[in-house]
Amino acid sequence: MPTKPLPIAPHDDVRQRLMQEAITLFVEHGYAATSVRQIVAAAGVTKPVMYYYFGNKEGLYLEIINGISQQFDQLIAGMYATSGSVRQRITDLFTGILDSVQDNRAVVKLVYAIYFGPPQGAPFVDFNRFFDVILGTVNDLLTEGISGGEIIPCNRDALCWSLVGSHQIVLEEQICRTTPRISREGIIQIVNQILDGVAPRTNNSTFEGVDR
Amino acid sequence: MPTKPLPIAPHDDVRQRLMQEAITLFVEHGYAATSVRQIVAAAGVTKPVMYYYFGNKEGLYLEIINGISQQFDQLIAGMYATSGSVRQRITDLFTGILDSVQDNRAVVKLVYAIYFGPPQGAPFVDFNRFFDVILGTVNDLLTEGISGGEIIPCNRDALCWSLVGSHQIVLEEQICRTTPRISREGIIQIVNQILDGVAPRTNNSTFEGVDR
DNA sequence: GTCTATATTGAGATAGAC
DNA sequence: GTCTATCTCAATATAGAC
Repeated sequence: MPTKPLPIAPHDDVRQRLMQEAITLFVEHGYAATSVRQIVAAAGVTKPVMYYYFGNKEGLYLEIINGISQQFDQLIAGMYATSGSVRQRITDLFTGILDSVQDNRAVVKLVYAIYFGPPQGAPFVDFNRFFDVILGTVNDLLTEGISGGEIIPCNRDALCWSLVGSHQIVLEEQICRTTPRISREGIIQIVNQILDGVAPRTNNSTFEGVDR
Repeated sequence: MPTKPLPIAPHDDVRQRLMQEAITLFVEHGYAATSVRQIVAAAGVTKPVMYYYFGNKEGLYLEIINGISQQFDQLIAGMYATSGSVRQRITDLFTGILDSVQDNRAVVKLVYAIYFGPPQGAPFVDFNRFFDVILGTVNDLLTEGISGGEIIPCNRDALCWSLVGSHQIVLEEQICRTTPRISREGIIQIVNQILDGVAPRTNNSTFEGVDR
């Protein structure tokens, strides 16, 4: 006996389509310069549909932000499983984030635009958290590396900022340039070169480990 | 015998006031979300005054961008005079830019918003040049440092990106946080620590020069 | 849920007096 | 050069039929 189609999530695709097109347009023209007219046209529906699902333009925007926030938390949550040397775990963290950034360029561009840009009339969103999580994680790993002898006693703060800064600039290359001048292999080499500089020295060796 | 007041630059202050208030508002709300109504109100004049001086909103925006571009060129031009070790010259370059950024926070915030953000209906402006000048300068200095023996043969690209990335993240702290967690002393320490890692080694020394 | 049609507001920009 | 008053258009948002 055939059952009726379940009434749950009746037209979830329309919601998704609206959000997807809105992301594209917000990235391209910004929140204020994107009209709901453009959004609904891109999604192939009419204005009242948008207002039906999201209440208003702000509601649509906030739903998008929520989704991004959850995506980020899931990404980071899936990274605490790594084990191995501190150097390896930092490299894994950085390349993991980089891979995710390359797979979600549009969303990441939106995040950067919101982080560095003005509110544009849109509700304020604090993305500092994203950055602070990375900063805190690297700081913890370095502390562990120093106490464990993998890294010599040095200026840990400077080390932390230089690593995170190098990582950030690689991410920024991915989203600001059509052909990034540095990416996955580059950040690995940077991490190695910086950490080689603060690695314990063997007695009579020439400098080893550069450009591994 | 009293002479008439000179007719040159009759009301240049009005122009300047409009541009200054526009910068503040563009930083605060973005180009699209700032109305000329708000701008002229902040400057204490009426709309036709703005249209008289700048033609339209875009014209005002472009004048601001032009001014910023010239400021940057002057800043960089005043930096090629430095001499000394490569390490010193990189430090001078970074701290010089940092000082200027701290003195012009509003303008720099605008630059970052334009660089990372969407056009918002404003004419496109390419600020990649700013960044590329810094990148090129550091790269040249490192090349000189390696050939001169101040820096050991190593991965120069990785070194360049790590230095510039570290510098960038310090700048970003200045404009994104009310109380930056790292600034002038921090970037000096970072440069020293990174360059210590690729400095020629004395024979039987313990590791020297960290955290100087 | 989705549409057509419309209400309402505020935007950029200008005419014309002084 | 600067004002008041006004034009024109596009934006957000909603009413009400289906």
